[in-house]
Amino acid sequence: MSLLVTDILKGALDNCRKKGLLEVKEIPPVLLERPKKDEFGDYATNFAMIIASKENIPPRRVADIIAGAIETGDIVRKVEVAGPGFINLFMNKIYWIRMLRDAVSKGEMYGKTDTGKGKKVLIEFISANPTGPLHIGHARGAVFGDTMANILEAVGFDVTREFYINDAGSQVKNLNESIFLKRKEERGEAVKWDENHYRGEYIARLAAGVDNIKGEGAEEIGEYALGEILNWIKRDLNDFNVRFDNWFSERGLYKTGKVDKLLDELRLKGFIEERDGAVWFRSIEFGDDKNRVVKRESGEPTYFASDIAYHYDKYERGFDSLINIWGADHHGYMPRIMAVVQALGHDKDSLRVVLVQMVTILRDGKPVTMSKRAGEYITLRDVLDEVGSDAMRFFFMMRKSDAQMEFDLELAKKQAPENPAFYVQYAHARINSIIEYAEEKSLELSGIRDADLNRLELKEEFDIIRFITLFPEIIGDAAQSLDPHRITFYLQELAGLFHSYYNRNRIVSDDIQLTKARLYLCSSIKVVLNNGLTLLGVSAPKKM
RNA sequence: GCGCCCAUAGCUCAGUUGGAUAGAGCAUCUGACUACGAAUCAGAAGGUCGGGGGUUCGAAUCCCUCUGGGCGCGCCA
Repeated sequence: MSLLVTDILKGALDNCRKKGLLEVKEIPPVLLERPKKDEFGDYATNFAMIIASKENIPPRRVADIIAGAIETGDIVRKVEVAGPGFINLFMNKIYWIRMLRDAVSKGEMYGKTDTGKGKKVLIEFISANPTGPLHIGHARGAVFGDTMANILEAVGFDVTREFYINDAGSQVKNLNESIFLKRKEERGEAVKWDENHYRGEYIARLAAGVDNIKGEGAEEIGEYALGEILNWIKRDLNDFNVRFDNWFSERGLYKTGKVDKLLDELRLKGFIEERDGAVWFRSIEFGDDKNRVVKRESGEPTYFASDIAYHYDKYERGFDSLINIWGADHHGYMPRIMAVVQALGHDKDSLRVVLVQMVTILRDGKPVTMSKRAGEYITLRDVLDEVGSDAMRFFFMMRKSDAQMEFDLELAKKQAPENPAFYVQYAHARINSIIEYAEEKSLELSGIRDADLNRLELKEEFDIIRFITLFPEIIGDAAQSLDPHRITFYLQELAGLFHSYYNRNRIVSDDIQLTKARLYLCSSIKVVLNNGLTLLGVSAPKKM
């Protein structure tokens, strides 16, 4: 809707050009800001300053000329030039009331746009080895990926969520061995564990289950264990409200011969070389600091080899925009995968890799230690059972992906205002309760659609409306910069505005018309809280 | 040694991609319920944006450098 405002500015600029007041060879994109301070208006733009620097005219003068060409009336109340050359627009009440009606009438659709134009996007996340339960680091990636996918869908992309199952390679072999060893150990035989083996308690669980399967060959046990673990993973994710459209098997790439096919293709393009008995991909040609092995001396392909085929397959399926979400410890892998993208003939911007940083779990204010060697790590399931999906998801979305985070178990569990997840959900429940109260109290209130919104006149009411109108922009920003945490912060602020408004003002009163208008405003807040929480995969409870 | 990420209030963190006087929450003090959910709100206090240079009308934001922390640097995944 702020498009309307950009149109006004563009129109003014056009006028200046026609009248010969400004030359303006090229119109810069009009970036609208929402100033924090009231004195700077409802919308502000700095584009007069941008033009000025290109045309060599003092910025204030350019701003004055453009400002003079902006028509005031129903929509724009006042135009001011301020500071070094900002153009500040002050909007009329009628404009805000229209925006408010727009939000409420759109309901669940409010905030959604079609800027993505149905473009196909593949978002790959978690992609854990199916050699054990998901841990807390996976949980952060899971929330990030799922939320990001929700956001991209909201702005009109055709999103596919994919889990790449690393069910080939040596890790799986290690898993099988671990189960074998565990069984031996339980029979009282002496066994020798090495650092490649998995030692978590779930190995015992798997070992115990082996008795129930047919055959005890390595293959049968491997199949059984992978299937079992994958089921755990799926169940955890389901309870965590994380959805996938596709589970893509690494082994499938070998079965269909795609890995060899791709290596041949790259060989034809001259990106493959043989050295020291191994086969290498010349990633160095695309800025990697060394070439990478795709086939070992033993003839076995590496993980990287199948990953090449995997990414080729993504493009082949018609996705021209790929997003990979990785744990930050994989950052060293990035140059080689970017090299693959380019070697396959794609623009390097077509793949965006988001590195999600590490998580430290705090209990009683102290970090919980994990020992990979002893197989001790905190699983997604542990935390899910302890704090619940809503708080867990909300907490993970309170940090930007590239910052390490601390996850405070006690805080997440607290049913109190210092728990931000609770605070936002509470605002939603509270509004719901007020609306119910009003409906019970008076039948006349049943329809708030025809409320006379001119009855809204408090500054804080219009602050809320302005903030509501920000929502679509926030989603757009989050989508563009792959920063889902912006939604979380926005919701906290909106909840705060509401709580404050509620405490200062009576919503339901004897003044029926005013009550209706205020309920209308509250319902808009409810719409946005609901839509925002839904994007985060967090419930918007009517009661708590 | 090389590379990536981080450093903002006592603590945990935002900061709309270079804008105007740097913001929240928690913790700490002081206040507010015989009316719609006090699971809430109002107020106070809290800062050399890690240090130092540079780029320009303008820097927490971009560049260089130093310091401190995390993570990588395999014919593992």
